[in-house]
Amino acid sequence: MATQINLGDPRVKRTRQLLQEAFISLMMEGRFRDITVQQIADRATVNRATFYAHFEDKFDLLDSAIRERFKQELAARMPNASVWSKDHLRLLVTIIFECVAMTNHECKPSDRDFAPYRERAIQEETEAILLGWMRQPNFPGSPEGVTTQTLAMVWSWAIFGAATQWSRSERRAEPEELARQVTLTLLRTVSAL
Amino acid sequence: MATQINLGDPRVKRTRQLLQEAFISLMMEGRFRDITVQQIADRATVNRATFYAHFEDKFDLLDSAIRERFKQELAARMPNASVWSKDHLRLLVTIIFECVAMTNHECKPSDRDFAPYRERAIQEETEAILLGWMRQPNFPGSPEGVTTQTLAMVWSWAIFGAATQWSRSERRAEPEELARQVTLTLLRTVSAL
DNA sequence: TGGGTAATGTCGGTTAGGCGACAAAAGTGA
DNA sequence: TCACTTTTGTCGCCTAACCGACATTACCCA
Repeated sequence: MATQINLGDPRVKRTRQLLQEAFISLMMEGRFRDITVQQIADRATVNRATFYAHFEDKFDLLDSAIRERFKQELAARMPNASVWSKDHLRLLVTIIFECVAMTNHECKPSDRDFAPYRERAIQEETEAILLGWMRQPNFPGSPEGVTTQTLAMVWSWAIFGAATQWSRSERRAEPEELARQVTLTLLRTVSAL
Repeated sequence: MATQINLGDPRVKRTRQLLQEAFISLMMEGRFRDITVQQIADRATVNRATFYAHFEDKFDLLDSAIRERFKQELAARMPNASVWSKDHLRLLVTIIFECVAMTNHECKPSDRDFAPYRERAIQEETEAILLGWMRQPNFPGSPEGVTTQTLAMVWSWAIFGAATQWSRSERRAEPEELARQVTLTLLRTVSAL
């Protein structure tokens, strides 16, 4: 990340996407800790130095790749994501469960202590989406003395945390069922319609 | 094709491949004559000017894309293509039939008179492969007074021409059957084992 | 037929990517 | 522990890709 880079430049978009795809592809085959920057660059048909022009290290790329994949999944399965509804909330929770589970695949043995919470990118994205929903007029009112920002933060962490914990458990239930329960729980924090 | 370009440069390889893939993808959807350079460049995430740095026009790209796809098909289905055998010849003929038929798909109404023989790229590749086979010791001898070069030329055109004509016919037989017959015919031009 | 529109090629100036080399850090094994 | 190897970041020079603009050519339909 030496010099500033113009994210609008088509070359930049393409390079970042190639790196993300290469990384995901490698994650399918092996463990995160075994993947080298050289491998990622090779598969992306990009020079290793170029990698460092876009990402701090492979952890940084992990963040970015997860966030991007989450966005894509969201765009594909929730076309009008900006509109609030209970069904949308449940679908959002389901998607998060699935995405977190996917990235935890073969990545469980806590890479270097801090890695486990790297998927926090998803939490940040979720918070932004929730904020958009909560600003809409038909959204139920927050509890007295609780700001929209706070509520979004609480919800996003609740969902993300549940997803993380669930993904680490051995025998896990279907994501849809757990998503339903989590959604019901969240809705109880706001005034009934 | 303004300045000469280094084919070894990874950026060049990638760009050319992106353009070829974009082109094939567009060919799946519509007719050749309706495809614009701008469309190809857009789908390849490449600038239109960059297109012209690599190819004369879309006909040039067509040549290159066909040649490349043919090579790939060959590499995938005939691992040791450099070794001569009757079975290899029959397989080669079959692949040519399929490739020519594929590129003629939705391209029949002879685009601008000369387009029909643009697939000649395949003929050129075929000739090179045949030459390699004919130089091997276990290849049957050419007829008296006929050079290897000539034989390779005759064979390659025979195969390619048959494939072209066959691909234009309405009700066509299975490629395997016709390939068998063409192969048998070709083999009669050389002295029996 | 003629005029508007779209596609085609081409040209300099700018920016990102490729490359080789380097030191530093991390991993490996005797 | 200490060499040896691999991987990691970083730097400067060069090349290819991007961009906007332009003249040219093809196309369409009034």
